[in-house]
Amino acid sequence: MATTAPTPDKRDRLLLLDGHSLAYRAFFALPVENFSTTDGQPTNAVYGFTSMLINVLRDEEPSHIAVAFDRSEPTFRHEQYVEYKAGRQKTPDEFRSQVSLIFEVLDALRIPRLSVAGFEADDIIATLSVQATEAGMETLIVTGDRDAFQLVDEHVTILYPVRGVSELARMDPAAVEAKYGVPPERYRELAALVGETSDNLPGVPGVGPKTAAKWLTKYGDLDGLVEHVGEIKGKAGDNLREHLGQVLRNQQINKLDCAVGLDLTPPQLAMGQWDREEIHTLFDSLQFRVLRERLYASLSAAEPEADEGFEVELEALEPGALGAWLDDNAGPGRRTGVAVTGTWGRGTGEVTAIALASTAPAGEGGGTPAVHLDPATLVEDDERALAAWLADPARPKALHEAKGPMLALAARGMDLRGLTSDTALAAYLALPGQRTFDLADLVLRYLHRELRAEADDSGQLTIDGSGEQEAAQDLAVRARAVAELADVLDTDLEKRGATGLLHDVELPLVRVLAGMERAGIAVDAERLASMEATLGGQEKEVEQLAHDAVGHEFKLGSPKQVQQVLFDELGLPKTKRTKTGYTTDSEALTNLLAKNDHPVLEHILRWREVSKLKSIVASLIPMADDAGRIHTTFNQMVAATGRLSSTDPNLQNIPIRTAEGRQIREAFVVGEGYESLLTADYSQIELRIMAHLSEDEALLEAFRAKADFHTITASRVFKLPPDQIDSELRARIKAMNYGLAYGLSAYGLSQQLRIPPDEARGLMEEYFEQFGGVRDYLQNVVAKARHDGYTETILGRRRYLPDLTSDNRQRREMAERMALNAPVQGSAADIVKVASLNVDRALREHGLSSRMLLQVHDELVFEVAPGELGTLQELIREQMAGAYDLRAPLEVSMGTGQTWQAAAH
DNA sequence: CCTCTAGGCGT
DNA sequence: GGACGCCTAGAGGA
Repeated sequence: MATTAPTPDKRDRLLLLDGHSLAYRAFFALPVENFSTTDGQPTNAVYGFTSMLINVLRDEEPSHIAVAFDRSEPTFRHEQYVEYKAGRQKTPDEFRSQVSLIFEVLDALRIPRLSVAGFEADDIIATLSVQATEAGMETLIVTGDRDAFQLVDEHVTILYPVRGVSELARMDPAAVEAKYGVPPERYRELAALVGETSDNLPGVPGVGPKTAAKWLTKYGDLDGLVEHVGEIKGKAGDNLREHLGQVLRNQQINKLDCAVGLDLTPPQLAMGQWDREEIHTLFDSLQFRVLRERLYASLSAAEPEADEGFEVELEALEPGALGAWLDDNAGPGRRTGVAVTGTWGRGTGEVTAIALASTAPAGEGGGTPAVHLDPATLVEDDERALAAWLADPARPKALHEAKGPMLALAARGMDLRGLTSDTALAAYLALPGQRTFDLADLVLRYLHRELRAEADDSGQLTIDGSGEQEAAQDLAVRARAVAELADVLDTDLEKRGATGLLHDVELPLVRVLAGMERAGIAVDAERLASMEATLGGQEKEVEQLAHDAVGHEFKLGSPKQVQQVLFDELGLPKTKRTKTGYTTDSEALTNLLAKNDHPVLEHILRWREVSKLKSIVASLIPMADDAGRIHTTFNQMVAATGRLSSTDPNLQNIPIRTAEGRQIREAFVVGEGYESLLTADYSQIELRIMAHLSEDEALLEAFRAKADFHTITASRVFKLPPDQIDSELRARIKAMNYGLAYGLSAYGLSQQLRIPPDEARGLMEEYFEQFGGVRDYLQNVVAKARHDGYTETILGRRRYLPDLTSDNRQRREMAERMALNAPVQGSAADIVKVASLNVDRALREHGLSSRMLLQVHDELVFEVAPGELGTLQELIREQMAGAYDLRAPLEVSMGTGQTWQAAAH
């Protein structure tokens, strides 16, 4: 459907939507509580509308499209009848704020939206449908307004939403007649008799669709009925005679105007090419993940944005010929794209196939040579050649998400070196807010091409009909696409000033992370098992106590049932609202407990603690491999600030705050062949970064003092000697210190410290009196981000924050807090990454067998090889403290022990 | 079956 | 009404 034929042919299909009526339907069909962004913008109407739109685009495949909207000005109908639509409820604010979002969606999809002063959307639709019929087009109208049924004929069909937004009834002439007992051209007359409450058009009392249809059928049409109005018997007949004027007026008013003056004619409404980038950004901001996927799934094939694929010439190599092929085709002068299939995770993996392809040589437009290999079937010479090539740092390579393949290759003893791009990582640095970096998506976005093979001139794909050949071709295409994408992303990153970050930090880190994942950390399985049993027993006991306290069973894990028990049955005071009710979180329950010591509160709180711990322990048990080690997966591209995350299992949130929680850390132990575990963490790294970035002399001085930082800052704020700072005063300033980097408000501080907001405000003022540089910095960082569109870390990692200029206060303030936090959290992430790289390098240079196992944001965990403790400590301290030269120098504290807990310090 | 929500763990 | 993550159980829609 890429081109618009100059004269529309019979298959041209125009889709017309009534924007307001559909959005309004969606607004009432979908609960606003379940459809709003995390910053509070309601999206139920946009969501429902967009969802209907996507479905109908998918199912009906229109060639032409437009969406009509009502205007707020009065229409010609108001002139005819001043009471028209009177008594309607004012549209809710929550609805109105969504109309402009619907406009944004339509604009991004390049769908024309039409509105004309003095006319309703239905009139525009009527006009276009008549014109479309004249132009020989078929018309589909999606509207929730029944008045449009008068337009139905053999060329015009209405899709009318029934039951919410997921189902559309197809109203063709037969369907209208079946439903209302009159053909579509009589529908208006029927509606005039019956009336339309929502338009404030009363009909004949006591006359519903059945009676109206009976009359119209009997007398042919409304004129016929009027002619014979004297013959109608009974109460209904009396009413009809009495309200006849009204009926005729209704019939005038509900007539749609088919001659509205419009700038565009149906043939000009051809479906346009939409911009993936724009859809990405918009759907991200609306948090429409699923809809975006659905849109792509249903439309990408029809989407003419990219009709070019990739040409590759897959070469069939004789056994033993790989080495020569690699010498000829795979570097060192040119970067090779590598695509791998297989499975990986939990620190290992298996390769099932590898494809190699580079970009086309300059001046040659054709396909590039590519190979497809199954490592399991390679002859010995080829396997050796492949291993040597993969391990050769002088042969530059690009992969998309290299860590998995790296693990899988390592499992067959193959080392992967010479990575000069990972296209997913590069895209992450360019677009750090994105959660997924699908290769096909990036190829479309950056190369404007489809991730598929291009048929050669003869029109034949080199496919022998077997799926195997096709899979090989696909993989080769991926390799080729990765090579090309890497080049484009290199240029993009250069513009963004992120080249160094990619090459010096993120790319080398892939290997280090893979190493940590491969190593894993040993656990004491028996200990975990006995903890699970104990905690399971306690969980049951506490559950019983809770049930006894209220006199019946209920699911303690169900917030809904807990709410019912606390607020409905026990009548406890209501807490803060959530989307679906009242919160039962531990803070709220603790507050309730202080006012009303109903025993069930205590049991619920206790049950939550115990069941949380039990579920953590239970989830760890099956994670251990045969050697008793747990291998997490580090994700390098999910956190918008640059941090790593850990999954499967997450080893970055193992409990530490409570004594019971810390027992779980006792189950993480030193592995066989090693002497102990060592943890090394940065002291107050975020505050030091804050001091560095703000260059606040007083804050820097507090760090130089080497005494307790919070006490020193408190002593300044309260103008008391340090020895007079009690724990209460220290706690206040500690909260203040840490809150700074999160965009803490006076209100937030007052909540946290449980002091009145005025007092919190006073505290902040006193603080900034002493540390004015911090205040200036914080104001500056937001202003600069607003101007530039992004924030930056010490290594130039950007975070883009378009919402800083949003008109929506909530979104803007959220973006401001992100702007405050991102440079601090992100710079800390930069430093820990550099430290991990430097420690790793130093370990190898010193020939140590000790190894790094985990990274927990500001902490590194090591396994110490026998006899290496002293050297290791020295090396770690030097590399970590020296990772970056801050104005408030980095400090490292370390501890060792047989367990993770014992290694705490 | 999948997706969302509430709640809770970490830095 | 304080940033960034991940995971689980329950609940509910397709």
